Amino acid sequence: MKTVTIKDVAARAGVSPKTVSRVINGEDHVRPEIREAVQRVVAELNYRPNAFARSLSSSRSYLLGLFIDDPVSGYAAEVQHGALLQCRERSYHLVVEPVDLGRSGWQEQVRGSLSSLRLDGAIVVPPICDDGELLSIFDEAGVPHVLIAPSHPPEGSGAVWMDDRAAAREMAEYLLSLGHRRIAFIQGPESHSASARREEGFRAALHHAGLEVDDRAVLRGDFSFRSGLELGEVLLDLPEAPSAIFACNDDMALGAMITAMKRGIAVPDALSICGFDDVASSRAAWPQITTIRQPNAEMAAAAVDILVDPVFRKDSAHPAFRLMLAHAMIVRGSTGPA
Amino acid sequence: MKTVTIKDVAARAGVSPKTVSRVINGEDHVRPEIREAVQRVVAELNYRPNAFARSLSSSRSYLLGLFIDDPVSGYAAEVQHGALLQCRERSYHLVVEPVDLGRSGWQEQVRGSLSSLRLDGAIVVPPICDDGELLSIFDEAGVPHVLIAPSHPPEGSGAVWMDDRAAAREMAEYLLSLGHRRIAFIQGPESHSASARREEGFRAALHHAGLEVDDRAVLRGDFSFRSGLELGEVLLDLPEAPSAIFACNDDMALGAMITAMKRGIAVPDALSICGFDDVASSRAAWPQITTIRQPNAEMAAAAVDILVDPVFRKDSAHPAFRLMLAHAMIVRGSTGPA
DNA sequence: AACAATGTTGACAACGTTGTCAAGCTTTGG
DNA sequence: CCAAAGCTTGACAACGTTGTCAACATTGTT
Repeated sequence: MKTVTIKDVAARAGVSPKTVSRVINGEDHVRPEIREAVQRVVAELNYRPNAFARSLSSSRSYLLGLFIDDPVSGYAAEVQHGALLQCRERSYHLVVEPVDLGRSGWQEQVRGSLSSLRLDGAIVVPPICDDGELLSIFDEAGVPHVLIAPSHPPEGSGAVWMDDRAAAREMAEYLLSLGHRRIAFIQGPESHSASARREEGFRAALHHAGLEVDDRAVLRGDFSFRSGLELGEVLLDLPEAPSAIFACNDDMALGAMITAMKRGIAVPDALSICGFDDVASSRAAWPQITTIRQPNAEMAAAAVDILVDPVFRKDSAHPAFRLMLAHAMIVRGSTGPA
Repeated sequence: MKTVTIKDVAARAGVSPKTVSRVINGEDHVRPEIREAVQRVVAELNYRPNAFARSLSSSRSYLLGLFIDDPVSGYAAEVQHGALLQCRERSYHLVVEPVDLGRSGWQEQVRGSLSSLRLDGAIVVPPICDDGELLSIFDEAGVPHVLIAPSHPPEGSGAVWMDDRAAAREMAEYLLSLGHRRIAFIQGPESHSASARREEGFRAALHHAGLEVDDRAVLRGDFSFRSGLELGEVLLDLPEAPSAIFACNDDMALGAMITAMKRGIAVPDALSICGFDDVASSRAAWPQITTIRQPNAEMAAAAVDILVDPVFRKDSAHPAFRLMLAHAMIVRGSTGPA
């Protein structure tokens, strides 16, 4: 089965290959009737442009890279899915590149993919989007890149994020509106800049309501289920036990909830629990966890849109390429009146 | 920063581009001293072959496709990771292609990626690896493909799988060795061929031990956490409640365990629970779930190896390209003596 | 009606690599 | 020592597309 090339289409349509090229790429300067004729032939022959020839000639690869430190996480899966669908929409393809900053030689790996695949752009997720060395490799290679939820997007990088502070504040205000006054908080790891912003939002809400934050009820976790279990114990042993626990992510919220259940403390009747992230297991648990949904897939899709935008390639510092997306609070069974 | 091409290397090393090409591709017929000289220049100039030019010329893409129905699942993540690392090892790249059999037009999607990207091979995961129409598209396009855990691998497809039957039997025998005699079983959905094999293994073990399987204690779930919750209720309401529950996957095992906990039934003291898959949350739960680890990443890596093997491209029906990998039983806290 | 501006088209040469093939070397065997 | 066989090397032409540019056709302006 010989493959159909642009020449076959051109011959059959009675035009030059260049004209066919113009039609395929939606360029101007083609008479409507010719355009239609060509499109008809394309459909008839079931022609598909060879991506490699196209890339070689145009020096655009139609390939975007997704740089990710832990490709097995649920977070990675969501981001990847969002990016994938949007790439498909834009006739791009996505190549996933794991980057292990802990392993020597990762720099060469990254440079290799950039120069051999000639990526048209890169999407970089936390926490590696905050690594200066990685970003400078992109700069050197002249590869446009968009960071997802970075702590401080440098000049020249696009960025997409959500307002962690506002989201956390919203959640805290919701707990307050339910009548909770003793609210414990489980922090995320210090390296994770978003979790600091979440704590800010939490504190702002309490402060605005005229409440003091009891620092014995603010504990640092590491995002793991296990740390939620353990810190839950500590919180429930407090002299004045909290009536609500706000954890910086769902895994820790889940852990705290299991601890409560082990002790026979009913959720949400005797204790409200809420998390952050809306991971799959927060829906699988019982009761389901009240949480904040991060628009992970949407952020990835937005990143793709920015990268394929021709304007971005000229002027990557333009403020239009700093985009904040809306989160959503999802009230489920794990929270109730105090 | 002009990009370095093969000509630059050739000029600097005082040889022809073709010779450089030979060195890069590890071909024969190059004198050792010249080979070394070229390699030195490659390193000096930091030269990387342009993947597109290479593909265009050689009509090999150095690209493998991973065809997957639900790219957001934890399963997908594991498979993808395994494939990714192995691709990197073999200097291939991986393109992930979601296939939604429920959506019309998916055929065109698939044909599109095949003919436009000229994939060198495809890895197909369950359940879509059992779809005849999909496989025939690969055949038409002449794209070699390897199926992961198919129900019946057709001629001409490579296949990698594990022995679900033996694994389930092993698990059942372990429960028997703990003294359990009333063992309930939660089946997976009928469409999932592996879960039927698991049930076979379960029944074989009981039969071999001279025990009857009580069919009231064999219930069909749908792999969801929710169905584990519900079927757990049913099983624990049985006149003679089981002392162990063997679920066809971890999510359902988790559900059953939560049900038991809600009723104040201690796991594993009063009830043993085990699952299948070793998903992340089976480790996160408390107690952790005894389960069977599927070598998902390893199967994917093996699939990559098969696809890049030049022999496979000639004779895809060769029995060497049917590969069974070993599973592992992982005993954790959710099982104990009857 | 003449001329300029604008729109449409195709010839041709890239893009960077590898396949083919033939030429010039070596080695081997008698 | 010579012929045959094998090894090493490079010239050249693909691979399938798009960028450039010049030619030609049409439209608009005066």
